[in-house]
Order: sequence, then C-alpha cells, then structure tokens
Amino acid sequence: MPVLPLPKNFYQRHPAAVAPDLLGKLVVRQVNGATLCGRIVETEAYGSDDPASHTARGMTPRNKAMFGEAGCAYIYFIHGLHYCLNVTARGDTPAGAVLIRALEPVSGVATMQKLRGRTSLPELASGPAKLTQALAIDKSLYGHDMTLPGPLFIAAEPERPAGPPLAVKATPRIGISRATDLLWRFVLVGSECLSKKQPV
DNA sequence: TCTCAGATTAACT
DNA sequence: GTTAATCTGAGAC
Repeated sequence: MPVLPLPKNFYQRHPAAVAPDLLGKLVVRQVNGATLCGRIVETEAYGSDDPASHTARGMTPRNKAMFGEAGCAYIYFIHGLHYCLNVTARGDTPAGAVLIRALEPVSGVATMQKLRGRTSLPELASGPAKLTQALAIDKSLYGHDMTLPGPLFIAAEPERPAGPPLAVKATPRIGISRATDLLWRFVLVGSECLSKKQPV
C-alpha cells in the first residue's frame, strides 16, 4: 500500500505545535532506486521570534527557506562538515522550522549502513548530521516540497498500533547557546535512537 | 568523561 | 579579516 505524504496544512501551524506531532512519523527518502525510511524519534522547534533560531537576525540566502512555504526542506551546512535537515513550519509567524534530530531506521537499512560506514542500528541516524548522511541528503534537496511524493517526504506511520499512546517528552534544545529555557525539543521516550540518553 | 580537529556560511569588526 | 554556528568522531586522560 502506498505511503502518502502528510498534507501541507499539517505544517501550517506554529513549529512548537508541529514538532511533537512529527514524532513517530516516517521520513521517506528515495535515491538510486532504493527507498530509505526511518521513524522520527526526536525533533526541535525553531520559531521566528526566537533568539536561538537562524531567523533571529533576519533573512539570509542560507535561511530563506524558513521564510517560504510550509512543508519544505530547509537544509544547511554546519561547521564545514555536516548537513542538518529541517522542515519548514509556520502558521501566523513570518518564519519557522522543525529540526529533525534523530531517526529510527525502518527500511533500506543496508544502504544506510553503507552510507554511514557503521552497522550498529542506533548509530545510523541518532543525530541531526548522522541522519542526513544515512539518507544521502544534501543541498540538492534544499527547498524541496516534502508534502508531495518524490525523493524526500514525510508520511504518517502506516499502521498505528492501538496500544498505548506515544510517550513524548519536552526538554531544552541541544547545541544552542540562547533561549535554553524553552522546552522546544521533543523526544519519544524509550527510543534507542535518541541523540542523547534521556534521564527518565 | 573531556577536549579537539574538521573547514562552510554568514554576521560582525 | 575574524569569529561562531541547530555537530560528529577520534583520541587523550
């Protein structure tokens, strides 16, 4: 059965509302005939009125996607070595995005292992730069519309287990130096693939 | 557990 | 021209 992307209006809300809803969703990446797929277990929200966000100092050629349409990929290069993947999300704010920080590999694992040069499952995508490497994401996908079927999109989990609801926990964001009091990082409690161990 | 190299982008002096 | 940034992996202690 086909996996359908989440609709655009899913992203037309405040990033701090979209971020927790993305947990448990699937990132689908199609490359060279292979389909790579992972479950989102960790996200962070970045708003427009947010001193920790790239948008805090206005629009630049790098961050212009965050001011554009909701549901698009915002990919940037950090520290000269690593890419990070965001999805733009905004409601009535001028800009915003959700950083995808960690995935749990679901399918195409062998390809991810090859791309990463690692075999341990929790090591494949347990960090923002790791998951872009595992999914072969680079700037060629900058601004890509993630609400349409294609090389990169986000889909709802096909079978939603009728068991207990997902345990979501909000924590301070990681790797930033400002606005650390905002609990805008969201994790799936108990996942083996978080970028940091969760103090339960 | 801690520190540090790696090397692009863009703001700031 | 200098510095800091949504980070990872390796090596020192």
